[in-house]
Amino acid sequence: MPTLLYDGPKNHTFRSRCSIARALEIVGDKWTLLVVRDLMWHGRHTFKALQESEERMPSNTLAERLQRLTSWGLVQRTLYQENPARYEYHLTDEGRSFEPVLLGIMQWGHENLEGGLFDPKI
Amino acid sequence: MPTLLYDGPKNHTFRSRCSIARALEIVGDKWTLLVVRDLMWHGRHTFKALQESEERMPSNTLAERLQRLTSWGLVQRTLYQENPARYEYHLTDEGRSFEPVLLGIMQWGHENLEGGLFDPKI
DNA sequence: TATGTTAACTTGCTTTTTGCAAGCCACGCA
DNA sequence: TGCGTGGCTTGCAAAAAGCAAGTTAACATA
Repeated sequence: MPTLLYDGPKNHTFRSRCSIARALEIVGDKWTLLVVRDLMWHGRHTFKALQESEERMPSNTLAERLQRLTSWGLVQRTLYQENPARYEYHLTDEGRSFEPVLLGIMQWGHENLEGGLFDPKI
Repeated sequence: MPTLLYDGPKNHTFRSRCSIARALEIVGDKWTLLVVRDLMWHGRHTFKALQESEERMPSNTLAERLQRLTSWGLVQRTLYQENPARYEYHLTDEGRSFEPVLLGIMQWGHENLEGGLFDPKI
């Protein structure tokens, strides 16, 4: 009886044909793109490292987001150590192809929101 | 006693210094960028026209999003007719500067989500 | 052998946000 | 006088977010 039963692309029906509307069904929330940011630029590849990001995402939300991103093929989860099992999360090519969008959002935020930082490394 | 009391940038405290995290506090949800899309490319400038978009945004959500976007200066609301009062919504320069991000998301969705359309006009 | 620690989640519960349907109001029109 | 229209608002149920605490398996230490 898993409680986290996000099923991803199988039997998902998009609400519209618009590519933007579709993309937002996957990444349209306050947290998902921060996970992508941390995987892309900040070297945070474990559950714990992601949890410790500045924004302090709740652990159940993080678990759900990682599962969603994985189910859509943007992230891959690999066992990097057995006994005890330890996992790493990495962007797939599909996930990495989100980089220009992230850069665009960062630039917009930097230009329009007071004091926002502009630096992928921060 | 207004129920919709979104207060916008005044006394808003961002959860982090990251420009991406900040931007997502404003546009990080499933609907806001669709409003921006409709204002940017689809010639939908009234409440009703926005309501009738393919994705069928609930009217209270639309009202809240328009108020949020307006309070942050991304959208301007103007009375284009008195008796009865009729309003138009238009992007400001700040709102229009979101175009590259929208194009990026559209392209990503088009390339990665089955059958998504790639055309600002659609 | 018992005790503690760590990573990676999971659970329970409260609060907030969404979503849906219906309602409201001012006016213009027939 | 009733009907239609635009621009919302309201009420309520359902879903998602957020918080704190708990769980599990495997070392590490004493």
